[in-house]
Amino acid sequence: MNAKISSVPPRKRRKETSKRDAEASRARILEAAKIRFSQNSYEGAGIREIAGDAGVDPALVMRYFGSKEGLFREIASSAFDADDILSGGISALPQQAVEMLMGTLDSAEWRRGYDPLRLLLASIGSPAAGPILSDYLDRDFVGPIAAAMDLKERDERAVILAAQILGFALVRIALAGRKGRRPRWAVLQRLLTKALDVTLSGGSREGAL
Amino acid sequence: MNAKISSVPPRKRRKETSKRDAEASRARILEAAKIRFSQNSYEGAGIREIAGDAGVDPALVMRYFGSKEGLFREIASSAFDADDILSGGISALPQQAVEMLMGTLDSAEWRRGYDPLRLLLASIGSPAAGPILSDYLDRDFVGPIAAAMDLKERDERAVILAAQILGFALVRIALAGRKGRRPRWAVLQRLLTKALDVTLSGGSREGAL
DNA sequence: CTGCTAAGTCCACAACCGTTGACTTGAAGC
DNA sequence: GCTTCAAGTCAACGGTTGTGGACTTAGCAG
Repeated sequence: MNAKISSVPPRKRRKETSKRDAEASRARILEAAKIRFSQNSYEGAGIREIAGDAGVDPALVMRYFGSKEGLFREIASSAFDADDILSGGISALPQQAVEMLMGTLDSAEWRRGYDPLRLLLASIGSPAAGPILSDYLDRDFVGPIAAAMDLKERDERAVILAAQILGFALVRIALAGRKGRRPRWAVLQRLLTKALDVTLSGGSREGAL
Repeated sequence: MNAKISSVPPRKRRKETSKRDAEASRARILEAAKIRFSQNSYEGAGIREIAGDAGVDPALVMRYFGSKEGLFREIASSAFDADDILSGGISALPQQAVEMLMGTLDSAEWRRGYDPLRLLLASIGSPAAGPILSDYLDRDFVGPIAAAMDLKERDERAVILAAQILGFALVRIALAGRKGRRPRWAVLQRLLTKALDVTLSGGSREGAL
């Protein structure tokens, strides 16, 4: 195969040349695509647009990701992570979910224009991207939530929890530019936490049901 | 017989000729567009497709609705109707909302392929259609719900209620074609009703808070 | 230096998009 | 009959889309 054993790491030829760096270009394309897809939806975002943002040629996008769908699939595969709201245990899910929903607004990614929840909502209706998103949503979000519970009716509770979290992300987007006075976030936070709490633990022992 | 005052209604010249009926053509276009927009999203649905379904020429669509956006706006303006879940009074909202969410599955419109909630979710991320949908959602759904309440924090409660209802519609669509076993609808119905109930009346007097 | 390979660019194809203006057709008024 | 006007069709425009192949260029091995 090769000369002897000297070329054990043959894949670290150059790294900080900052020009002609395939890995860096790939990352820049991904970053630009995240923003465009989440803000303009799958069909609304174009390859040329994304390539322009990343500062590369559109053909390079095809080279690295095969197709527009391949590019989207790669982004979708890392968009959902239930660990964000499950790291504190299942009982802390309501507070962690609300914090995640509110906290993303201050994250660096959000300010750069990317929001994983918005990525889902923007393209869930697309015939091409919808099924992909459904898959990862089921595998990486609803599934782990259900698995983390030990109550009965786990699957159904996980579905309703996801509905509440995603629904809030939806109305936050839909009502972002409304004309009337905005609702108070602190109140929204309290109401949503309580609703999640009921879905998570209602019907057990201490519930009124 | 009639030569003088007979022509009082000059705008009912022909009606049941079934050919060359502008009103009927307009209605067929609207019906076809509802289905295409709700299933393929705003950008995913094409004028030619819609016109083909309606059995008319694409140019006729432009004649009647001015533009694709005009056609979509007309559909969106009648998509949301809070009366569906408010007709029984504010206290009956949870049950009526859940019935509406479940009942649409048996409606004739649903079987024909049209779902107002899906119309919203499919195109909320579109730069062109999103703002239109946000407007009508605010005016015809969230607004009336808030107006029907006499509790404090009406606006915020209405937002959370809408989030839960729309979120459920979202996961219903997203998880429609999942591989694993489907959640039991009766359980989902009970959990969602309870969550809506808490959002609607929690924090008043009888709540645990 | 000369090769060699990966990284990147250029150009164009074929399909589709929304939209428009000129044209045709059918029904009603005289 | 002829005229008139709305209803509807036809063909095409300019633009954009995703994608593929040919080409060029930069960096490293020999």
